[in-house]
Formats: sequence, C-alpha cells, structure tokens
Amino acid sequence: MAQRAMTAAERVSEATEALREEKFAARRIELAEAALETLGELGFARTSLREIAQNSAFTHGVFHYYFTDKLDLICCCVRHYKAQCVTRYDEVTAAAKTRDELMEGFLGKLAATLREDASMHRLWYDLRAQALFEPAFRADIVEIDRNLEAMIWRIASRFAGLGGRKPAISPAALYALFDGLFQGALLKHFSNDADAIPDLLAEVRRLLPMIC
Amino acid sequence: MAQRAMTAAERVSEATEALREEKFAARRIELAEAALETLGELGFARTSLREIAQNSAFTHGVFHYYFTDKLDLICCCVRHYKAQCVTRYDEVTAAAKTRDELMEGFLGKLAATLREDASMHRLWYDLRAQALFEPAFRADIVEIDRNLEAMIWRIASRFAGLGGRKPAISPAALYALFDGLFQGALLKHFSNDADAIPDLLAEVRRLLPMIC
DNA sequence: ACTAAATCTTGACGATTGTCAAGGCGCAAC
DNA sequence: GTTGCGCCTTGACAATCGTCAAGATTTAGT
Repeated sequence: MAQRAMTAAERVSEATEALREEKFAARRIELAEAALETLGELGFARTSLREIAQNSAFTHGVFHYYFTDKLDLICCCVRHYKAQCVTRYDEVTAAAKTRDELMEGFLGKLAATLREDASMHRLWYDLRAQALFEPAFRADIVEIDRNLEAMIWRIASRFAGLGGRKPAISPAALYALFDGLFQGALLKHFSNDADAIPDLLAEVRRLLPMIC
Repeated sequence: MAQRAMTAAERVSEATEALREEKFAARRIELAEAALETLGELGFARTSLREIAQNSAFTHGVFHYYFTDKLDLICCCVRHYKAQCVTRYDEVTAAAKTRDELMEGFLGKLAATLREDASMHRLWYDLRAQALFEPAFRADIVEIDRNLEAMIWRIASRFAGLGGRKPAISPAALYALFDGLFQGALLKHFSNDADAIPDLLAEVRRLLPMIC
C-alpha cells in the first residue's frame, strides 16, 4: 500500500505535527491561565478580551488566533480550572490514617483554599450562574459539578470508613451542603468578615462526624 | 412659631409632595419589575438598559430619569425581588397542622417555585455571584440571604416542633443544604433534565425528617 | 541561506454600551 | 389661556465591545 512508501517522511511529519499540536494546546492553556487571572478579578460580565490581554504578556489579537470565540476561550478556562480543582483534597484523603488526621487535613486545605484561591472560586460561582443562561457553558459546568460532588464524596466516604461507618446522606445532598456552606463563607469573606473562615471550619467540624 | 402661619398652604404642599414621592417610588417599582423580566431571561451580563426598555412599555430614557445609575436600577430590582421571595412558604408553614401536611405543602410549593419561577431564581444566583465582585450589591444580597436562611429555618423549626423535636443542625447549615440542593436542581432543570424536580423532592423528603 | 509556513502585532470595522442633554407633551396653578 | 413644572421621548456623545484582515516577525524545513 501507499503506507509503505512514505515511512520516513511520514514518520517525521507525523511527529512534528503532533509536536505542533501539543505546542498549540500548551499555548492555549497559557492564554487560558492569563485569562483566569483577570476573570477572577473582574468577573465574567466585566471582563473583555482587551482587558485580559493588557493584564498579561500577550496582545489581544493572539486570543483570536488561538480561540475561535470568546466563549471558546472561557470554556477552555473552565476546563483548565477543573483540573486544578478536582484533585485538591485527594492527597490529604489518601494520606490520612485516622479520622482526626483526615478532619484536620481537610479543614486545613479548606481554609487554605478559601484564603488563597478566593478569586478563583468566585469566578467558579459566577460561571456556574452563567451556565444557567448560556447553554454553551452547561456541559462543562455540569461535568465539573459532578466531579466536585465525587471529590466531596471520596472525602466523606473515607472519613466514614475510618470509623467503620457509611455516610448518612446521598452524594448529592452532601455536595449541596458543602457547596452551600462554602458559597456562604466566600460571600462573608469578600465582605471582609474575619469570621468567615473560622465559622466555616467550626461548622464543618460539627457536621462531618454527624453525617459520617 | 412659624409653623402656625402656613398651616393651609403647607398642609397642601406637604400632602402633594408626599403623593408625588409615593408615585415616584411606585414608578420605580414598575420599572424594576419590567427590568426583572429581561434580567431573568438574559442574565446580568447580557442585559442592557435598551434591551430592558424594548421588552417593556417604556423607553430607555425613563430608566435614567428614575435611576441614577444602572447599578441603582439593579439594586432596586434585587430589593423588590426579595419582598416576593422571602414570604413564599410562610402561608404553608402557618397552615400546616401535622408533619405530613407541612411536608406535602412545602414540597408542593418547592416544585411550583422551581417550575414557574425558574428564571427569577437563576437571576438570583447570577446576582449573588455578581455580589462577590461588585461591592455595591453586597449589602442587599447579604440581607436577602439572611432572610432566606430565616425562612428555611422557620419551616424546619415548625416541622421539628410538630414532632416535638428540634432541628439537628444550625440555621446556616440547613440553609446551605437547601440552597445547594435548589441550585443543583435549577441547573438540571435548565439542562432539560425532566428528573430535576422529582429528584429534588425525593431528596428533601428523605432529608427533612432526618434533620428535624 | 532561502523559502514557506506558523505565529504574532497592529489598526480598524461596525455594533452596542451607559450616559446625558435638548426638547415635547400634559396637567395643574394662577 | 397662559405659564410653569413634572414626566417622558428622542437623538446624540464618547467609550468600549468582539471580530477580523493585512502585514510584520519568528520559526522551521531544505
């Protein structure tokens, strides 16, 4: 067949094309990360491509070279955000040998998340609200929500397992609870309420042993 | 004193001014209601004053006559929304004589809310997310959140009381749970998931007796 | 080293935005 | 009936938006 004749040239061009695609994807992620910076600061409604470009090392034209659309860019941002977010607690979950250890590790990570990644999380809630209006976002948002639910469930299951128990409520209810608590804490946090983090930790410390 | 001298003229001008102010406030609410229509359909990010005006019986200039600002308009919308929302379940709560009655009444209202006021609620979540970015929204949003928490707590307390019990978790945790569940159901609802409402009802039916 | 393709910059476009000023309409007062 | 004042319409403004095309620049292939 024709396959035989071009093994050498084909192999090379195939490899270079794969490399190019990889580079292309890497660049997209670079741009998405730069965009996330500004999006986290201004929110979806007030963020323009030009503003994103100005707060980064790129010019506004590049974004249109790598993304077909503004929605395309934001979707890429959302997908990239997910990768960082979903495995955040897995290390703690796997390492903990006792309930106390898991509890303290989880609370520590939770506090750090709220303290350091607050802007990223307000963007998450912003985009999830946008998904209620913009169908193009829905699939990605729903998938991330599913993964977050699974993440919380892993923690709770492990916590219950370390006490020889099982969680008393469904994964959906458990995620709803933690998501709601976190959202409330985030709002308090941005209202300069110093009790936002302690209150959240106290609430979780009380609830987790009750449920699991 | 000078008060005596102008009783007649003063009384009239005072009355007419009060009437004018009342009319002014009423008009603001009319405009806010018209704006809520469009906001619920398009969301905060995509709604312009002109679009609001076109979907209503008013022209876009009127809004600037009655509101100093776009934020001023939206704040008025949010405050008006609150009044409708916060007392939604009070009738059911007050009327119910048994736990079953309260449960069914609550579930019925919950389903009706999700079915009929879905757009208004996605706007609520949108604006609450905006409050994480825009300080001008925060005070109103936080107050509504407090009132919603109190509303849920009234229902739960009543439900617990009808069984001679008390809710097993804090008002904040309870609100977080229901808010999270409702938010998730709303997202499923807008994703054309027919199970959104039944699943929500089933979850609440399972959880409420467990907690209260 | 030369050519071609990939990558990036720049500037401009039409549309839309919030805002506001100039003016018209209607009603009440004198 | 005319004057004045709230109420609203209309049109225009500067700014900003997403988008794109044309050209400069860099990179890679031979």
